[in-house]
Amino acid sequence: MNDTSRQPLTPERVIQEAVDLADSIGVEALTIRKLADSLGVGTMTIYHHVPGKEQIIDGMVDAVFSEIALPPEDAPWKSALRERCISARRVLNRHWWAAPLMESRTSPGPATIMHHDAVLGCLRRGGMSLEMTAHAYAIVDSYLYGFALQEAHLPFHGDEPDVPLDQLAAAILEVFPKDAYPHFVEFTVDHALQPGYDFGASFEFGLDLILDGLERAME
Amino acid sequence: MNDTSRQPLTPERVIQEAVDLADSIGVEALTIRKLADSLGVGTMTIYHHVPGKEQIIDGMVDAVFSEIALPPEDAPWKSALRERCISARRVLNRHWWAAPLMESRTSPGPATIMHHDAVLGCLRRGGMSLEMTAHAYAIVDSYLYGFALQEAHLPFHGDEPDVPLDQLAAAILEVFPKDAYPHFVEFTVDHALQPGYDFGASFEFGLDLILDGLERAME
DNA sequence: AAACCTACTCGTACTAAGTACGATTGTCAA
DNA sequence: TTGACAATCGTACTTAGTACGAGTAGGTTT
Repeated sequence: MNDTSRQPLTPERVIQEAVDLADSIGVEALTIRKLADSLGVGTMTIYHHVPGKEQIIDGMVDAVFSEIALPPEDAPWKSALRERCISARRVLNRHWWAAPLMESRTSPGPATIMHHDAVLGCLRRGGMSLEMTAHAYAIVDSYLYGFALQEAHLPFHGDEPDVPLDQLAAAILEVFPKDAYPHFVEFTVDHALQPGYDFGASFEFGLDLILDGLERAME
Repeated sequence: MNDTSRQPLTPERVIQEAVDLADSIGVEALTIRKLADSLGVGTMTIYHHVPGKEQIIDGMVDAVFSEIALPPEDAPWKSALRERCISARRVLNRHWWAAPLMESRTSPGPATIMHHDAVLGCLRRGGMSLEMTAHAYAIVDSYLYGFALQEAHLPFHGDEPDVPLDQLAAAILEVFPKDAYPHFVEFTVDHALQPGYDFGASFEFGLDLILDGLERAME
């Protein structure tokens, strides 16, 4: 299963393999047995390196945080924050299972705290009051996680749709009659299922809208 | 457990009880056995009215959607959408377990589609192009679900903190040294743990910021 | 009235998953 | 050589979803 099976297991290798496995099958489907198989060890071996599944999840979330670029300290707050948000979206797309977990863990790891510290520092250095910082952070991260949450459940992930678009459109018209849900059908058939539609295109549009709004609110 | 035990079970009563139960213990902890107990019936009786747990969850999500006020058709898009968002937040606070599920179900129920149709109609009637509608809906709902997601995991839910604030502050200072995470500690101790701090206050601030930004983008 | 049907109920049991427990093994220091 | 300890894993217990089939009560047909 894993070519590094010979060197001894470590908590880090367990977490890393768990992240990789979740990337392909999701956290829901992640079981200790599958994880042990992937690592080429017996099921219970896992428990010698981590206390339990909850702690594995904690570690996975912290690993995801560690992949997100921190806002560069030497840039103005707006462009620095923008950069970290774009990085965060990329990371959350790669680890599509992570978005609902990022804010829900009660025992944050070091990378998580480091990340929050860096973002807060970025805003404070930018001249925001504590109150404004609270607003900005809450708003930006709500947007970020909410967007990632929606992207994680899009019907198609890569470039190619799983099902031909016109076929999907026909199926929708069948289940949801046009006269009962006119706007839903219009939007879906005439826009969202047209070739070239890209949900993700809204991300930077919305991000800039929010950052501009925050800047304006500071004056 | 339930005073309506005598009348026959229906899919609706199963779903409703599931929602109520999730409100108190969360979806994670919701099991078919507990649900059956709450309804005062044997475990397997549930399966005569719904096909399985997944369909119960589908029904629960649709029930939550049905509680959200639709944007009033006679109001301008901005205030109509604002009203719908504020209603949605209230509903998602009540059903704090729902936020991660709202966008993730693959078989939406009638209330869900109806809801989407109404919101899309609101934006279209407000004069937005299909493309702008897509942006607006993606951005507003990202914000909404992201905010609800964060609120769902706040350390204290009601008016009273579970633990005295100064005690919490002391604990944080102990675990996260001020010199390692200066901004995090400053923010937490000097602002978030001060009496009167209200995370939810950011919601309408951010909502208006986004709605204003969308309005500006339409010109 | 007797026979039957059918909707509803639920006891039993199978499977999958987290994990406690204890046995086994390999390595290294005294 | 001999403990001692760390790492491994087989076995088994618990909890959860749910398949299966056996009641049971009320109404319907002959």
